[in-house]
Amino acid sequence: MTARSRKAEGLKGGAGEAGAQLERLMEGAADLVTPEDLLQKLERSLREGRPMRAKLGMDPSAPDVHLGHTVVLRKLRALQDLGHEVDLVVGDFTGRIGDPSGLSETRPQLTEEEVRKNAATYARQVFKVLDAGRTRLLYNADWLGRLTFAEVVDLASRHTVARMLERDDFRERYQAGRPLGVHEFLYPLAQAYDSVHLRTDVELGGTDQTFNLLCGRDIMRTYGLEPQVCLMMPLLEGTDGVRKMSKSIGNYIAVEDSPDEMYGKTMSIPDSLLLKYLELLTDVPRPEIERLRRGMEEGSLNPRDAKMRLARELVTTYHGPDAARRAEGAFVRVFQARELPEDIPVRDLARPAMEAAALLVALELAPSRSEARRLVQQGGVRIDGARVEDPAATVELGHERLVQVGKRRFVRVRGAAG
RNA sequence: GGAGGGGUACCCAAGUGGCCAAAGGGGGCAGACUGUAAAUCUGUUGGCUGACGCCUUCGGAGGUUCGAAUCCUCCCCCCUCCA
Repeated sequence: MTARSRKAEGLKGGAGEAGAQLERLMEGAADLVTPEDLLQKLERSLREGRPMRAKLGMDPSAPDVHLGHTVVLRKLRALQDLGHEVDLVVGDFTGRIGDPSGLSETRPQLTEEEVRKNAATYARQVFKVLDAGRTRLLYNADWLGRLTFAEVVDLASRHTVARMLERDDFRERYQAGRPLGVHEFLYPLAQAYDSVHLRTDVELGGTDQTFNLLCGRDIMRTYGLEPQVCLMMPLLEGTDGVRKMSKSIGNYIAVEDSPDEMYGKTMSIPDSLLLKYLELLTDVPRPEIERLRRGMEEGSLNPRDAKMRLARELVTTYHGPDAARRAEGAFVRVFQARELPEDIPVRDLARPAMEAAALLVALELAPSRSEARRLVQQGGVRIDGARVEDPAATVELGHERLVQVGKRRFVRVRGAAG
């Protein structure tokens, strides 16, 4: 336990309602700068009956909200449940600069129309978690776009290059000799200016945003404002169990994934991630998570069953209990009992017969004939349950055939008669 | 402006005239096993071909050579040091 969090333990204890709120907000958080400041803001909020303003920035370029995002969103929801309000800032302006965090690449510049469209898509997904009645949806181009060059220079003068290079990502790239654009320095400053403009009380983000959030704190001070509190949430590893969940890597579970997909992807996370997912993504109470942990340690609980519980919770949250039950049934049927799923897509082909390899390509079960041939040679292809041995075998399509690739891709195909 | 280093397949990275469709790792896919699409192990991973083989690919465009990812010329991009 760090000195800071030890001190926070003390703060939580004796401060009544504000202390209780502080405790609730720190649950699961990776870091909080600083607990003292937050407690003070909470006390004042309660005293004056005025909600705090919490801020979250959103990148407008990738409109799929995934479970990694919901770690922070759920914390914002907790703030709302405690009576506070949320400013959701669509980074339509900062998005054009390009966030250098992590695996950065130059982001495509979006048109006004695309930004609004993406934001609407975002809103639809985000409000599965957030309380729309306590949320403002804002676009930072509305104020950043109006700054004059002189004002931008003034903003930039409030921070030094040395301090910019304190940021791990910048320093590492600089030292490793990888490109580092001057404009990238403006990203944290722009995000900080959002906080100045909105008089933000608390800014949330993943731990990868630590530098940006703290930068906001510093910059607010230089404008003579009360500095924001920074609440960092842990990053959630994706389904590969190693890298942070991200759309571009493809290791993500989206809140709009179908129930079957969401359930299946959840079952594919490594066992080692199970408890973290339960903690950060569900409302399963702490003591129960603790019980599950002990059960698995003692061997009395199969991790698979705990994971099924997690999958059920997640699907229930985003699709409801009926969908969760159906998804679980489908999963058990296909992967545990090795039976067929209920809904198998049907494709019609205007051919009476086809070579196996060509058939797989026609059904989009393989991207090329070479790949199709490999699949067959590796024993990954079944037709009507029987393994196909020869890629060149002829498949009669006079009656409906069931084509299976691997364990989980099924297509029923109907050809032309005769 | 000067000097030097670098751009290789989905990603990282080796390769400096033929044995290179290109080592190794990651990721993906498939198989075995299982407790799940976990873990582990095995195979596979440019396209066309039954196969021999052929075609396209190593920042871009030309050139040398029987033969080029490898050599030469020009161009584009990145980095370092100096100014």
